[in-house]
Amino acid sequence: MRLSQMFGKTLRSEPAEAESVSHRLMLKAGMVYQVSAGVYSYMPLAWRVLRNIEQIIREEMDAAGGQEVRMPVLQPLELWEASGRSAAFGDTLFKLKDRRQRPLCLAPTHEEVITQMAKQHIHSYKDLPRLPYQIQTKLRDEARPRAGLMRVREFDMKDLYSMDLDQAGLDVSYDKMVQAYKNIYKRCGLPALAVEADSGAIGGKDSHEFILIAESGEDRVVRCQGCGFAANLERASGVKPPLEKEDPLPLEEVSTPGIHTIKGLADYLDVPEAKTLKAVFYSADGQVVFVTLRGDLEVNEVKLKNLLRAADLRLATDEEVKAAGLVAGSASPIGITDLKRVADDSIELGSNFVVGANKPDTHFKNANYPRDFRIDVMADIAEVKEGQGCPQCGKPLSIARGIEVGHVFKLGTFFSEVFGAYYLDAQGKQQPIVMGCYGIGVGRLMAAAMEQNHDDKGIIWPVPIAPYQVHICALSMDKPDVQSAADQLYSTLQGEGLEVLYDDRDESPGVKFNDADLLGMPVRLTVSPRNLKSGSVEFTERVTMETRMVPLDGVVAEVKSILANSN
RNA sequence: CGGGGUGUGGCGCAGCCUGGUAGCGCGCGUCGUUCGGGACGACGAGGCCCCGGGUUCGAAUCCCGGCACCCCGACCA
Repeated sequence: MRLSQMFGKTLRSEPAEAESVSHRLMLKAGMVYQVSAGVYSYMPLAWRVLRNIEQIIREEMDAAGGQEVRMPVLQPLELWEASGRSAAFGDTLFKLKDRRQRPLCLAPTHEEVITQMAKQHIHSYKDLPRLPYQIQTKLRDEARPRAGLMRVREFDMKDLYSMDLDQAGLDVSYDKMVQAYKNIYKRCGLPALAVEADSGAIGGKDSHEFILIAESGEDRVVRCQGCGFAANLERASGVKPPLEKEDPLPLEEVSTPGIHTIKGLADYLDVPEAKTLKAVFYSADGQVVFVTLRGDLEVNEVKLKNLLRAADLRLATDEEVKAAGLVAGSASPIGITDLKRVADDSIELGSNFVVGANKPDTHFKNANYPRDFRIDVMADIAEVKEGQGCPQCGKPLSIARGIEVGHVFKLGTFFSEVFGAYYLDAQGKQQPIVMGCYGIGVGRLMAAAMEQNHDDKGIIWPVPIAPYQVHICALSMDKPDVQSAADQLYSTLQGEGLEVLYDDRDESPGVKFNDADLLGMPVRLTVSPRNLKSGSVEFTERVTMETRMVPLDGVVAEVKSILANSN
């Protein structure tokens, strides 16, 4: 591609719009055009990268036994009502009506349809396993699109759906996919980490996310340096620091005027925060729930939501709290009987706690469970804190932000049972197909690759996904010898099957170098009067920015060897 | 959905408070000089000032109402 002919150009000034690195680089490089919040057009450079990533994914899926299919974006809403996911997705599902007023939706993913396809085409144990997959556009009306391509409303995604005889078969498919994903990330230059993930309301037993550790990430990951344990904060557990067990003392009422926070309470009574119990009120599907846990810990809402099997969980409003007869700031489980009471197991890791007295400006000292109060459900519902012990080896845990670049689930038989996708086993008995699903966002992968591979000058494309492998910088294009040498080099490299971006513009060297740095092709070849005097071109690797002179007749071999080694 | 912010040539911004013919830098076009890290000069093109209403002799500017986009949070298979 001659740069002088390319649709799209780079910007000199920093786009004000963009915050995250990948978003800024994409805009500055002229790779994307934003049509609306979370909706983008891809210019040629971005599209080439996306196609490269797609191809890598396709190759790995095929190698793992996948078979590519295509499914509709436009789907009848009733399909989603049948699975219950119209409600589960809520406003995230784009809904519309056709001319006959029939309700339709734009598919955010495709389990419903693929399961129906399975019902139609899989009848016997001999028809299993099957691993159909799709790479296509999905639509989600995200509450808040953000960070360029990181979270968008229209995006290309690969989803593979595994269909197996039984749990053991699912385990095999799952492991295959995990391996395929690792291959994909490696080829895209992404050191992604497999972490245990929350499987959501419908998910089955196992679920893993692949996370790229990055400051700009939306997710938080808990990691153990000792044994390698890693999990999404949403589902991670840590060893909560125990307190010394004391003999229970008698409950004692104390006046705490104007004290409404755990910190204030701990300071006022001169006890550690861990020696208090806090109360938090939630509304779970409209019901107020009383939640208590040790004062030094916070509620993990995902764990709580899963525990309560709630579709909708949020903090209760002041009105709801008041209506339930609770005294915010001085609440405790003592004497609460008409609400569902949930406690974190940390309330057993200690004794003689300070708790609210359920009347204003008053607390109790020396509260002990179960002597002084009852609860309905006790479980681990606390958020892991940095430094807590690893649940597997006890070493301290650390927390980092990360970008979710893939998610795999063992779905089980939820969808096959909803849609009646059964097969007959060897005994002639009807069995539900056991399913899994495995998603990876193509655009997010590109953005993640940029977050991971850049410097202050621009993008550093990993070789396998780079839009072009070679960037020819021709300085002084008006000099006939430069032009003919560069033209020649361009066609020679192309003749060798290499993808080449040729900066043939009449621009100053500074402009060309800066654009080359920004656009980030792995290999740069600088053709200039100076270099040509010695019959050479200057060879620069974008990753290291190391340069060396290479004779014209040795360029092809040099380029090929560098690209081969970087793969 | 809560909180904050911004809408003025392609990009980055000033002007608004205190109403009076819309400005700067970059980019873009032509010509000339330049040519190894975002060159220089001359001339030039390009703007429904987000939209609608109101106030006023007169609105980018003041008032009211919308909309869009960005950021934080909520949300997120």
